[in-house]
Amino acid sequence: MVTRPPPAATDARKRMVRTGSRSATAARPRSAIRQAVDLQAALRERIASQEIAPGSKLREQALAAEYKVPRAQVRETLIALEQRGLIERVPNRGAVVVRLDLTQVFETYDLREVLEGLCARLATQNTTPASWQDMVKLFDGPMAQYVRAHDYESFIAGYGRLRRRMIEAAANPVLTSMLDSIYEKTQAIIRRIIILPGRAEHGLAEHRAVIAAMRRGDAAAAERLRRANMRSAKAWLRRYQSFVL
Amino acid sequence: MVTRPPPAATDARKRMVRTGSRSATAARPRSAIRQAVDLQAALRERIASQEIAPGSKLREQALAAEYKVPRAQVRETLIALEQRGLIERVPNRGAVVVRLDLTQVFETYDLREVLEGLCARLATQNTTPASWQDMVKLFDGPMAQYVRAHDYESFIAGYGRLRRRMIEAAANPVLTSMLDSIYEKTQAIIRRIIILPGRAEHGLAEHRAVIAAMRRGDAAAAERLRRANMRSAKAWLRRYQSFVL
DNA sequence: GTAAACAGGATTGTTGACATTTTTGTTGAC
DNA sequence: GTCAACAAAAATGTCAACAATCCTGTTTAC
Repeated sequence: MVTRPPPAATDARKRMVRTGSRSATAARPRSAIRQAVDLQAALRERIASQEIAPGSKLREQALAAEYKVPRAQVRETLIALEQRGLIERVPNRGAVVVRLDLTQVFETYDLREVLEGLCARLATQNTTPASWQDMVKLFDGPMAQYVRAHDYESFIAGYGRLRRRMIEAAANPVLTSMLDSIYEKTQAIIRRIIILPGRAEHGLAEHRAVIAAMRRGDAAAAERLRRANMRSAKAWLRRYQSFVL
Repeated sequence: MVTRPPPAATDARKRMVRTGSRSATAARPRSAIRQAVDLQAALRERIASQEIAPGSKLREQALAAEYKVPRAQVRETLIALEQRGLIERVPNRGAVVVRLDLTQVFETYDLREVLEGLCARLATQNTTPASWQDMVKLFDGPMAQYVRAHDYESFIAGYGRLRRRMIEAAANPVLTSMLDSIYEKTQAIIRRIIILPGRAEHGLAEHRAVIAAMRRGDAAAAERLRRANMRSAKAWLRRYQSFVL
């Protein structure tokens, strides 16, 4: 039924694993699995951006036709997305993009608080303080401009850069996966929070404090400040909840 | 391709969702999906307990024959387990139970620290202080006995009771899912840490401190103490790493 | 006029056969 | 005796047809 494990040293020459980011060089396998990975990434992107709205039904045949993949692959992708918590599948009724109610959004923010905090701490520990200098400049200059000009699109883009840099620096694959999964579900709400009265200004100040902590290599402070940032975002959401949801 | 979402009020009469815990009454659908859920639970259990050792290959046909389910269902289960991080699937080579190296174990402990800490905080906030009285008694009496008697099996069982109670009280589904996923991967290592010299005694004292904080309704202290507990477990692991792995 | 009953259509679930890839065991040359 | 090449077996990946279920619009009874 199951085979005993091999001598345990074999992992060294590990093959490209499915979930791993495929290297640009390994373009060989035309295998449909590659397409399945792409399909999953595409759907995650479209769901996160709300191009596919919460509550929408995902039809297997339609997706198969659109992406020109067999229905079985669509099925596998939907199973994966269900495990990620992005969709719900009900027997014989198909898959639906999850719709978060207010309670679930707050629950998610509790998780984001501790996970983003850990991410800030690890990022600080794994890098040199000097490597954050470009972020100091970005948030002192352009980002402050964006806030003053109410250019929220650019502000969000800059925030995304900081966030991705921190995740990359944290270098913890499981953490990365969890943060991505959460982010995909709440990206739409995050965008709506940023435009709340005074939120962008306040958020900018908090981000600068986090960056300053990383810039001086203070991992504990970076974690604490990042957590405070998440809590304050949650407070803004609570105050304006009737406008956001 | 995707349908627009319905008027959004329809969620009230939500059907039994696949991943949700099935109620005992709803025994109607003999549907194979029920079996698939059971199969996933069974495999998770067997992998966590290391009845199926890390590095083992999981063969679709063999599992299908053993559990008397079609191969397609085994396939779906394996996809779900891959998403959970319990197995790795390599194209054309099948599924293998993940083998954690030392680095990954430490990474996992960083995650456990913040997630179990959050769990302790939420559990404290969601319950009355008095509801933890039975845990106070359990850890003052029997658990102390188990440590003195080196009855590690009972000690682990008691720890599991506390842990499950806290997760249940936290009442955050996504947190629950993340903690379960981590626990399944590291259960074997947790068991090996507890028997390290002095670990059970030290752990017992830390658990009692966490429980005392919950018993007096101090959520912040509960989180801080639970995090300290995880860090100390990690320190023990670091000190004795050559014996554990 | 309302509501239950009933088809028709559409969608998901299931099954088995087939193609492709990897693995294993054997043979042969050096 | 070791290693390389080759062939057979086994496992995974792929696909299309069939079955079961659910939704929708219409009809019919009261």
